[in-house]
Amino acid sequence: MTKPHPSRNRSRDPERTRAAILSAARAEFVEHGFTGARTGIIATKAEVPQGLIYHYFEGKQDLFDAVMEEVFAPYFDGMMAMLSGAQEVGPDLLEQAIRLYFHFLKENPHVPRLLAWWMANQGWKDKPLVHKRELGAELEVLGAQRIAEGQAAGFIRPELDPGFVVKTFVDICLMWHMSKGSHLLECGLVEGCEDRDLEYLEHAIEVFMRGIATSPPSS
Amino acid sequence: MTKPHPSRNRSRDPERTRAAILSAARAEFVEHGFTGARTGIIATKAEVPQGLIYHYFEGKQDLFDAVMEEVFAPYFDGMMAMLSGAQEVGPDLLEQAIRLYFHFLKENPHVPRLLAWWMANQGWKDKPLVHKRELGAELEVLGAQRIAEGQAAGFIRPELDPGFVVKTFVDICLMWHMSKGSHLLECGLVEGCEDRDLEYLEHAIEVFMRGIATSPPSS
Amino acid sequence: MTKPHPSRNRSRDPERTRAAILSAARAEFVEHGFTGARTGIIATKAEVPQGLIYHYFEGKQDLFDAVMEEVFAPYFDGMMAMLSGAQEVGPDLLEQAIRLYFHFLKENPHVPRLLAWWMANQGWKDKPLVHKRELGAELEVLGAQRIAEGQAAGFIRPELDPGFVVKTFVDICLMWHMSKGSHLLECGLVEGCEDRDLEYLEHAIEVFMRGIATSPPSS
Amino acid sequence: MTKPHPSRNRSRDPERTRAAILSAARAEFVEHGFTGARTGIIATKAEVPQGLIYHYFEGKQDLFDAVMEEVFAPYFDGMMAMLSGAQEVGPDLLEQAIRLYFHFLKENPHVPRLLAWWMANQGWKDKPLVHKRELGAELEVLGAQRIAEGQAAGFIRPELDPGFVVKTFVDICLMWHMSKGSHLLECGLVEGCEDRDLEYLEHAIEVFMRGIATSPPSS
DNA sequence: TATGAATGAGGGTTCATTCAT
DNA sequence: TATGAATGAACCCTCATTCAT
Repeated sequence: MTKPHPSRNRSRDPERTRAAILSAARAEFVEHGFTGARTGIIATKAEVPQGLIYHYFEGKQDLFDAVMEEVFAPYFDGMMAMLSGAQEVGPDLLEQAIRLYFHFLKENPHVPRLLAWWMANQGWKDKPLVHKRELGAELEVLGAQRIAEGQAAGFIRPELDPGFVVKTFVDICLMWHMSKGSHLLECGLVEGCEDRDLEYLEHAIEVFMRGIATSPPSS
Repeated sequence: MTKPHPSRNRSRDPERTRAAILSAARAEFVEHGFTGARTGIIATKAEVPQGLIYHYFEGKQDLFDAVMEEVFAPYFDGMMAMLSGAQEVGPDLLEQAIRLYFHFLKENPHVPRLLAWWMANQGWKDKPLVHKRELGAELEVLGAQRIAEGQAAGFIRPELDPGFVVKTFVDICLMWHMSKGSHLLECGLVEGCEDRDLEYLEHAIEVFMRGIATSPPSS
Repeated sequence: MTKPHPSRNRSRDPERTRAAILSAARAEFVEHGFTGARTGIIATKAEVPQGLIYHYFEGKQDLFDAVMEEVFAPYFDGMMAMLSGAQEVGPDLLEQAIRLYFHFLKENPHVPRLLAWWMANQGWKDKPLVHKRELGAELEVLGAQRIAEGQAAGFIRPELDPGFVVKTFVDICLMWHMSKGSHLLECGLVEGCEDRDLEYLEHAIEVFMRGIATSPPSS
Repeated sequence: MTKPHPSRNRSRDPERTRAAILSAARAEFVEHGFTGARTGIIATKAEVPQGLIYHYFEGKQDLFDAVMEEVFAPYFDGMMAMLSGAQEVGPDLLEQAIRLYFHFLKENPHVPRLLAWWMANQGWKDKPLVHKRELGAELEVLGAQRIAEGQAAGFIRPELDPGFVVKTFVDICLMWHMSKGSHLLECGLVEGCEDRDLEYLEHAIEVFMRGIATSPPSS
């Protein structure tokens, strides 16, 4: 009566399988957030049976955490490298940082998307964005430090709160990418040409750098 | 069939009931977003039987739309009034607009919360934020107009794209309130004192106004 | 706080109201059967508030019974009148009865429709079709009697069971109208011309009368 | 989330499970029709959790379709085989067909029951009775053809519409079994002895064959 | 490791019916 | 009588998760 094993495993490559699940999960979480994501759909997208997810991850939450980890590790690492790697602190460093950040978001669209979900869902309140490391805080400290150095060097007006400066520039870049596609304010969607991104970047740098500089650039 | 039941508190005040449901729904949507919100919990919070929700609203989606309408109507109305009401265009108008907007968000915390969910959920893509009116677009046009007037009057550097200027200032205010409570960047949470809000507002105005001004204020 | 009676009754004509409900109910039961019918829709169709139904009827079941009564009373009455009214029993009486029955069904399409629902739903098993009277049985007895008279008079073959004869002719007529519109066997739907009904009637009479006659009509 | 539960009898026999669901569904649909059937009761009868139904079927409708398919496939197949299989066309072929059909309905009581529901529910109007095949139409064509052959051979009166002849004989058999148990006309229920079925069959054949024959049998 | 059947707690929604006004 | 808000038990279906194979 008992049927002999009718099916065999296809890929038999744990590494690949895990990656497939993770990738499918990322897409699903990006699109629907944690609550809206369906493990069944993730399995389908990853072309694995539903149950297999639970061999690689402890559950939906764990899978989500893994996705966040995978997505934000390079984000934080890159930021750290960038901020800590520059030798000479000048106006250029900050400008470069902004550009780098902006382009990173542009090229990794899941980052702003997942951040948007993260921010919306205040349920996580006390959970750090990335599980293992407390890079968020570190990053900010480092960024603020660099700003402070800029202030000491006379490029940046000393009365500004370094933390605020960092937040302002991060927020402007982030918001541009997070609000893409939502009809919140239509700005930038009008023409539909991709260069709007870069145009906005230039605008933001213009305004922002001038806003924090000690003296207006002769430009 | 389905012999009904002994009743308890037939309150008999439709106006009140509807408001209770709407209010409970707002809280639930704010906390969990559309997908995560549970009609059962809304009913419990509103102290009505679950079925009654469907007497007042066509379904979860309709309820959500009603909440959005209710929340954003004053938002758009206030913005419009403010922007269109000012006679003389000077640097003060813009500054006042920023302050007004910032305080509105501060005093109506569901607005940034719901906006955060809205932005995260790109599924709505082609749905205007508020059902009946297309105020979002109107607002931006009006704001941009005012900026252009400022440029014509010589207060604002003419090479800036008015739409971008509006977006920058909106985003800075919005992001501050949206990111409250999420451990994204810890900025502003450190002390926990409420004045951080106002401090940041002053900072933002400082930087932003200087960034867009034609000549640096003598400060 | 308590609102003064904001609405007045419109029609204030109990007779009319009852009739409206009954009529709407009939349409709804015809279309969806007892289980599928919705009291809410009946109320809407009748343009009365939901609750009003319960002033006129005890509930859905009672309403259904009332509809059945109203629909089948003329059915049974007419049959009785026809069968009992004829004086002379000849082949014509039976043929006329068939014609009458067939046309009655044709002109009162809810009858076959409700009968179809009734037959499908064996849950009623022990409930007579019409509440108050036991006309079904009476009718058959009377019909069978007339057949027996016909047998005695030599028009109808004596070896036939009179009850069967009645049933056969009733069933043929009934089935024609009950199966209208269902793609069971497409017969009769082909041309779509209404005369198919009458053509079939002639066919049925032809076959049936010949089938029960003692000697084939010279035709 | 939703930590699952201790399990009991994981039976692990998909074939069997599917069959159990289908069988329970058939019983439920027979008894209450599509609208009146409850998936919960089906699950209970089949001794499976309610959710499992949706592993095998897409929904109630799909389940219903599967039941119809399963029930009517043999019906149509048998009819086709019978009608197409006979070599010599004589009066016997038709008589045999009637007997076969009648006995099929007698031994497969769900067929008339489901047909009754189907006929009652005109909502399906444009849906063929059985999903995949259009056998209904084919069947009638074939049946009509056979009748026409009988007319050509001189057994059946040529002025009769073959389609009508088929319908008449199908309807008589069907109606007998469909009306069983409903107190429409009490005929045949009086004695309660099972032979009434066969008695009626003989009656029907007698009347019907005589009614369509070219010349009355010498009997 | 892989597979997909099995599990049962809700999820949103409907509905007949009651009742205050 | 008339009105429509109120009630709560189902109903169909979904879903994260477990487990036999």
